[in-house]
Amino acid sequence: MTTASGDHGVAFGNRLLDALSPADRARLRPEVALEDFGMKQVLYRPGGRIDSLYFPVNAVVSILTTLRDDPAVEVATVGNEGMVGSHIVLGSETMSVRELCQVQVPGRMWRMDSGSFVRVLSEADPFRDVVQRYLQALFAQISQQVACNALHSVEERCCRWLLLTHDRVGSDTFPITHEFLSQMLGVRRASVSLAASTLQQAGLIDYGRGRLTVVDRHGLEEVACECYRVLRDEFDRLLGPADAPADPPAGTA
Amino acid sequence: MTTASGDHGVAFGNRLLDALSPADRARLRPEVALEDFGMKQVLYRPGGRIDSLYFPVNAVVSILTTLRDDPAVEVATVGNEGMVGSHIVLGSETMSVRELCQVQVPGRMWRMDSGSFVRVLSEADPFRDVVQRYLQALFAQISQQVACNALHSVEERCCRWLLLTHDRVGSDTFPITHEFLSQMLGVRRASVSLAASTLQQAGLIDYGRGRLTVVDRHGLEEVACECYRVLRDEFDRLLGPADAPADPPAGTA
DNA sequence: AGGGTTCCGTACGGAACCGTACCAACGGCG
DNA sequence: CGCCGTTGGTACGGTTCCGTACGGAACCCT
Repeated sequence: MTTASGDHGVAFGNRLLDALSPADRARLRPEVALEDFGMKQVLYRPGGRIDSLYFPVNAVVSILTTLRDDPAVEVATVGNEGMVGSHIVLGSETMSVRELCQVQVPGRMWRMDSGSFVRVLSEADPFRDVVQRYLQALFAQISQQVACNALHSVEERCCRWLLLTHDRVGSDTFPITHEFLSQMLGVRRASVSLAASTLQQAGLIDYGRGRLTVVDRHGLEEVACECYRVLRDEFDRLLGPADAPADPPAGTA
Repeated sequence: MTTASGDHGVAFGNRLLDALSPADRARLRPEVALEDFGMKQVLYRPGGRIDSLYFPVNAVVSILTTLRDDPAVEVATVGNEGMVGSHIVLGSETMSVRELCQVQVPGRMWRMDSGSFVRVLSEADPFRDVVQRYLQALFAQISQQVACNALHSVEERCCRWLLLTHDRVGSDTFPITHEFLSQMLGVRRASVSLAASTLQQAGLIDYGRGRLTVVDRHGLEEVACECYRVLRDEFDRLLGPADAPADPPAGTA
């Protein structure tokens, strides 16, 4: 479930970039550089400048909302299906005053200078199209998160989170602590420990000391709330199925 | 409540449109029509086409996420500070599969054909600028809602909702039932009744049979979570300060 | 006026989750 | 090898909120 090969060797391993034609990808290639990112690395601070954009390959990034008294809560996650730094698309050079972007699962991302990004965006319509479709998907993700946090249990939300992350890291095992996950979900660490323990006893996951392994993916989907599938379907609709980049869906004239 | 400053008779009473220069507003005028909208009127169905966009004057619109089993939950509200139908800006002609737009407080809105909107957007840079800034604000609103639903009490969220609505309707009294508000917040009707009862006994609001009056605005702000002020500040930052819509001391009841 | 509908107050048991706290196990490091 | 920070298991009382339910009061329509 890693890269979408079958493409002529120039695939980026990022669904957004790989949705472009080979020719467009070739044009984009000199503008980006593959880099490694460590856990909890902060990409943008609240209100900070957006100097670079990032297209994850196997890293996962959280968009967080910071609050006065509580730790920050996750608003959306970005992985190999999208990009980090979308505010640039809306013409802003800075983050919102309360928003933060942080690496949550370490890995590789393509880095692109924001100046280059703006230039390419204005020159290449296909690129603008796919970026705008991704913004719609991001919108949908955050919207779903609103309802999910209001209505669904901690255990359901844990499953949703694990599944979305699993889709994005390209590996069954990835580093994550209960403490960190509890902050993402806006709940107690103990609540996550309890849910995780239940999932482990059910044979769905395995974990210990900051490393988690997805054992029974299908089982996780059974326990997760509907939000996971809704989001996956919406991403597939807007960016094409995970494995086949090819044809952009209808919706642009 | 419309912009009273030296703008002659061409102000729209919508902060987004009124952020344009008088000349730009004059050019926009023939493209829009002022219409009345009733409570609970559906503007777009999930996955439905976006034929028109709406710029509220004193109406308030909810963007909702629909779920399988539960009633829809409010993702964001749109009033005289913005517009409804933002997906058009991202190049989509339809809503997301799970999203719905519904009038929540009846009133007037400027309607604009989506074809005209796209044309004007491509012609006039100032218009595109202000629309993109509004999209950032909408983004910030939904993000804040994620954290709010995860961390704050029903009473705090009620206050936040009432304050945001109060800012937008230009009147201290507006129609709203406990049942409706409970669905927006994703909680029981009884929970809203309890919170509302507390607020009434504290002398902050007054209500009955679907009509609510804000009595002590400052008191409401005290009880509300920080989310209200965060959102108001973000809107002011992106769209410019509001022209004192909701602060006239001792209005009519 | 009468009947139906909408809107709201309230109640009760139970579930979920919180705040806090303490402790054990593991692993990195000197 | 022993120390110590990190990670996770668990417990307990308290609170919030849920699901459900009943009834009364205000409004609407005929």
